[in-house]
Amino acid sequence: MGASSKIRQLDPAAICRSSDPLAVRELLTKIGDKWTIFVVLSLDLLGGRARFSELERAVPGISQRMLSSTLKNLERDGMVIREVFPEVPPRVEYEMTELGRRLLHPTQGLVDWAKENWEQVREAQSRYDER
Amino acid sequence: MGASSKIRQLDPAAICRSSDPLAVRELLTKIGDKWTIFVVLSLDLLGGRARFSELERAVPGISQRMLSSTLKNLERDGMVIREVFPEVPPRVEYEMTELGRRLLHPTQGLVDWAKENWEQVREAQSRYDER
DNA sequence: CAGCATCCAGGACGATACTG
DNA sequence: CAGTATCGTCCTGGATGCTG
Repeated sequence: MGASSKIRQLDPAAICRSSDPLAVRELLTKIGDKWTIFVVLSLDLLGGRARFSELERAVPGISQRMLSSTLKNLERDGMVIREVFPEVPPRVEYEMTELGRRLLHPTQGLVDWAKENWEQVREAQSRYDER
Repeated sequence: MGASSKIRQLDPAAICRSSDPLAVRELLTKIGDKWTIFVVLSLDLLGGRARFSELERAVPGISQRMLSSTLKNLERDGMVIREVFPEVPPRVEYEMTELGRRLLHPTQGLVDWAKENWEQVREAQSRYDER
C-alpha cells in the first residue's frame, strides 16, 4: 500500500466512516477480551488444529466455560471451524481458517510490543502510584 | 532465551513465562477496552499533543467521564504526559510519550486487519446465525 | 470427552449533576 | 475549561454441578 501517500495517516474519523462505524472497534474489542488471543495463539501453536482438551491444557487457567464460549465466538466469526466426530467418547476438533490465520500477524505485533514494553509500563505505573 | 533463532514461533506458554504471566494479557486487555485505541489514534492525529476538549471532539461519542478515565490510565502507564497550565480558564494538554508512540505501529496493524477483514467476519456471522 | 445451566461478584460504561 | 461525584445498568467471567 502507500499508493496515495497522503492517506497514510491514522484517522479515527476515517475509521468511523469506513463502511461501519462500529466495525473496527468491535473487532478490536473481540480480540481484546480475556482469552481470545491466547486461544488463537495456542491453536496455531498446536499446528492449526486441536481438540477441546488439548486447548484446555494449552491455555493455562482457562475454564471450560470460557474456552467453550471463546471458541464459539471464533467459530461464529469464521476464525475457526468446529468439527464433531460421532464417536464414543466424543471428539471435537477445532481448525483455524485462512481468516483466522490472517489475524496472527497483527497479533504477533501486539505481543512483541507488549513483551518489549511492559517493563517500562510497570515503571511508569510505580512512579505514578508513588504520588 | 531468544539466542536460538528457532524461537520465532508464537508460544503462549513462553508468553506466560516471559517475566510476568499477566503482563502481556494485561497490556492487551488495556488497549482492547472501549476507548483507548481511539484516544491514542486521535492524539496522534492531532499532532501528538492536544487539550482535553480537542480530544473530546476528536473522539465522537466519548463521554467526559470515559475520556478522563482513559487519559488517566494512559498517563499512569507512561503513554501520555499531562501538563496543567495555571490559567483562567484552565488549560490542560496531553502529549504522547515515546512509549506511547511505539504503541502506534502494532495498533495500526490491528486497525488495518480490522478494516480488511471485518466484511468477511460479518458474512461468517450471518452464515452462522442462519442456523 | 466436551460441553451446557445456573448462580454470583466485580467491573465497565452511560447519564446526569455539580465544581474550581 | 476540565474535570469529579454519584447512581444505575449491563456484561464479563469465575465457580460449581450436571449431561449425552
